[in-house]
Amino acid sequence: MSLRLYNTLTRTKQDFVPLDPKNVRLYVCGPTVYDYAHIGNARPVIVFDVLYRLLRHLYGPEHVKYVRNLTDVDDKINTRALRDFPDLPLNEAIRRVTEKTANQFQSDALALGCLAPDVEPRATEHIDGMIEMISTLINKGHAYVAAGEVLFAVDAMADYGKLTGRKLEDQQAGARVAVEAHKNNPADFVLWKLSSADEPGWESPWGRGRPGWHIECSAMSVKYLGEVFDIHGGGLDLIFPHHENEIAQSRCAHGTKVMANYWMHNEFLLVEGKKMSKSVGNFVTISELLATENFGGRRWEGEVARLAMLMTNYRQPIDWSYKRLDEALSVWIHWGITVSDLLQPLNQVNLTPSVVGPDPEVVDALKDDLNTHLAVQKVETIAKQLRRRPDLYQRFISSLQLMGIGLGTIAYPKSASEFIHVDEVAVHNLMGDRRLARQTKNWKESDRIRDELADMGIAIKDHKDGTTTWEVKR
RNA sequence: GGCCUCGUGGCGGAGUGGUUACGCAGAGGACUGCAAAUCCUUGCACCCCAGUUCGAUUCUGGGCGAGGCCUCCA
Repeated sequence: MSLRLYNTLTRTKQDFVPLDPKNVRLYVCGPTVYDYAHIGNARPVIVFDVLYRLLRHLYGPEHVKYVRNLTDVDDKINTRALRDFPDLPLNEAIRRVTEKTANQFQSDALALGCLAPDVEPRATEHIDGMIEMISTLINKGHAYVAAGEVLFAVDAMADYGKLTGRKLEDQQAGARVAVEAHKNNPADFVLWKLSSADEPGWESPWGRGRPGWHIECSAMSVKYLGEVFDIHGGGLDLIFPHHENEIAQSRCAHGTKVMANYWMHNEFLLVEGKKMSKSVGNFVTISELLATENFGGRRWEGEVARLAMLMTNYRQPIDWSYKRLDEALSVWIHWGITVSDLLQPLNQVNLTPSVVGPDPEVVDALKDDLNTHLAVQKVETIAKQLRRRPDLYQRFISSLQLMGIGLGTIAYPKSASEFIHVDEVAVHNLMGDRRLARQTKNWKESDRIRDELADMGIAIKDHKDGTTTWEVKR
């Protein structure tokens, strides 16, 4: 079975054929670093991390290149810098904002089990490439200078709007596009704009200014992936105008028929049926979710948040709720308990794997346009067999790894007990007392001790052979 | 107004032109001193209306409903 991906360009699932199997190239639009990322922003990060892992599995880790940019020049950043650091010079204030936010984003991504991309380029380090590209566009007649801006001329491109499937004349009908006198066509977009003294700027043939949003990704993708590459990903809302304009810039600058062969877009996270967004204010940040008890009254492990995300196909909206997280948590705990039982020295089971590598059915599910939900269920099937087939342990763990799902501390009761400061001596004494009570069939006392242990956060199991084990209650 | 996506049982969520996954929750049972864990069994669905068809949840058309984009946005 070959890898199949839904391509926004054709609106169909297609077999994935890389340009070069020895160099499979993926570009994903990263965050604009002006504020903490919310859990909705995490969806593409997780989804494309799964794709990255899958491609590495299929083509070999050394044959896949994943680029995810950081947009660190943007008017929102300037605004934030002026608000948060009014006393600092602008450049310094901006640096503080972007550095802090970028670091937070990277640690959030890590906590959610994502591998670092091969390259994480910053826009501010690629201004030269953007200027060069804009010059090319002007020289080729695809861009013009007007009122201190360099604008892309959509009329000079025959098939502008191909990705969106919309015609220029259609969207002008009832659109809220401000008609600006200096634009040849209202849909023309900014490649470069002049900066005032209190705005960040770089010297260019058109004066001191800063790049438009879209040119950043065109310049960075060509530098690291070439004029044409395999997959370009991002959120659904980037299709228009961002990706449409990226395509326009890159194709016109390089004279190519396509920019990327496959365009993939993830759906949104919803809150009460509506898109989670900063402007509406119905969002929860990743760090809030993982480090505070503000959502659902508890801290959520990154692994659980990731699992909750992967329970739904990336092209379906997800209603982000406490209930969903709770469901992911119970599945995750179930796996963890199964594994920790398996690893207990008491069990003495033979863990010698008869099979290594991920389960073929899990791989197949992922190869079908990242059917992560089905993949999770296949893993669940293995988890069920695990008690009878401990030799599947390696396959189970590999399958989870392919999706980037770790079992955290849950599979290792010892570290968990350290975490909640279990008084192991007291537990042992109580277990001994209870054993005596049970031997004399003093059930009342036995149950009382069980309750006492439960109050300490300890759950116990009586086994058929007369032994009793305990673990930290989750 | 234009464009796009979606509508499956209490919830989550696959899939299919005919025999209707699966998980969670629910019910019943086995095991257990009682529990827990585990195992077994089980109820519950394909938005509406036409059409194509021997037969549609699955295809076509229409309707209704939901969401997104057209402006910064994952």
